[in-house]
Amino acid sequence: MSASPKSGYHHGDLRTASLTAAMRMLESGEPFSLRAVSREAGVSPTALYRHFTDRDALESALAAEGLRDLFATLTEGRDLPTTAVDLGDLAVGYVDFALRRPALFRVMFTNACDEGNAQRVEAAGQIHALLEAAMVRVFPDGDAEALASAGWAFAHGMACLYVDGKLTADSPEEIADHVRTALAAMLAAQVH
Amino acid sequence: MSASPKSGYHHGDLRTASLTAAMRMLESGEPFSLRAVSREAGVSPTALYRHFTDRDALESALAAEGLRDLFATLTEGRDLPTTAVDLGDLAVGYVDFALRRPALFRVMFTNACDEGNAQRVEAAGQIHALLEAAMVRVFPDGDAEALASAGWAFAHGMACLYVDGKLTADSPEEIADHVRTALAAMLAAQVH
DNA sequence: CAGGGTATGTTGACGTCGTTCACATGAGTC
DNA sequence: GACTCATGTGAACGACGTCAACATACCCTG
Repeated sequence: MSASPKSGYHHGDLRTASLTAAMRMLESGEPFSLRAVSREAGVSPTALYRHFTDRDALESALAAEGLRDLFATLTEGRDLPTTAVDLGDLAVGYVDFALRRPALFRVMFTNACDEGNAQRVEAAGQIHALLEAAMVRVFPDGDAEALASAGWAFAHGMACLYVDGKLTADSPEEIADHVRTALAAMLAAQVH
Repeated sequence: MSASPKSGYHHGDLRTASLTAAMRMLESGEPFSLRAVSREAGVSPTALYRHFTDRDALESALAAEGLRDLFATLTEGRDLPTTAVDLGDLAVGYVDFALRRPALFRVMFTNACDEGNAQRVEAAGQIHALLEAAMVRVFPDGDAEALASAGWAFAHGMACLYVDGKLTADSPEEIADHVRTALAAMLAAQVH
């Protein structure tokens, strides 16, 4: 369990080394593969199977870490939203995260949710819970669950459409503006 | 240019045969690969390169077809929305499409938009335009572009979250209900 | 109707990938 | 000091995307 590669044979902490390497590759846009991760960890390809049953298991672990990161990004240095403007900031934070780490974002959301990874399911649940708590504060009279889902869908949809190039803009500021404007327009829409 | 495989050598219309085969595999949940498509078309793997420069090019063509299909699903047998309830139907239609053809939906949206495929870009643009026209009718006083983006983001986010298992429900009806409820809650939310 | 050019399809090969199986190593325990 | 079990290695398999060289047959021109 020591963390140093003394012998050259046993790595020391291959599991976290794999995750670190994989995360780095995901964030630097390099193509991601089990073998590439093993190469970067200085280890044979099959060594990873001692720590992850599958490629999917590795991805699941990365996804869980990413979801926790996203949650942290949305909460750190920020109080729970109390106004619609705060909600806009939250959505912008969400979209920003996706655009800053698109490959990770895809891993977090794009493959069918593996129920086997409890940490991952819980991390996703925390995000929904955060949204719900926010909505309760901003709209105390509304249906909290419905509002939380709607808010998540809005932010997530914006993130996906921008990450996948279905919506485009020239600068991050323009994107942030667009997100805020769109949310405000929807909240202000008057049904007649 | 004949469409029948007379000789056994030249296929006749391999391009559309490939697309048909690929679409079928995508919809029946089979793993999708160039080689599998060529097998199903009864042709050698490299034959496809006469009609698509790339695996990506094949996917782009499928995506374009899927986007046109989605557009058709959202317009056929349905007038342009005039009420918030109609908007709910539109969103439900969008999410339904994604859940009925998840693999196709992923191909349509999940890979970076290939600018090389003009048809694809245009098909995506049509969907945005449809949303915008709908929003103008339902909310004549609102910012049409912002509302269109917000609506698209909402529907797309819901679709992604359900397709990827981040939101779950027991039945399609429950999902439709949830989509409608969430949209209504957001539109009804009163900023104070 | 002959012949040649071109669109279309085939064969074989390369490098990469995920994964399995048999084996090697070495850290910690009696 | 020997045993054991977690951890790492190596060679191999089949599938994949793609390329280069070659084969076929449709179509147009003369």
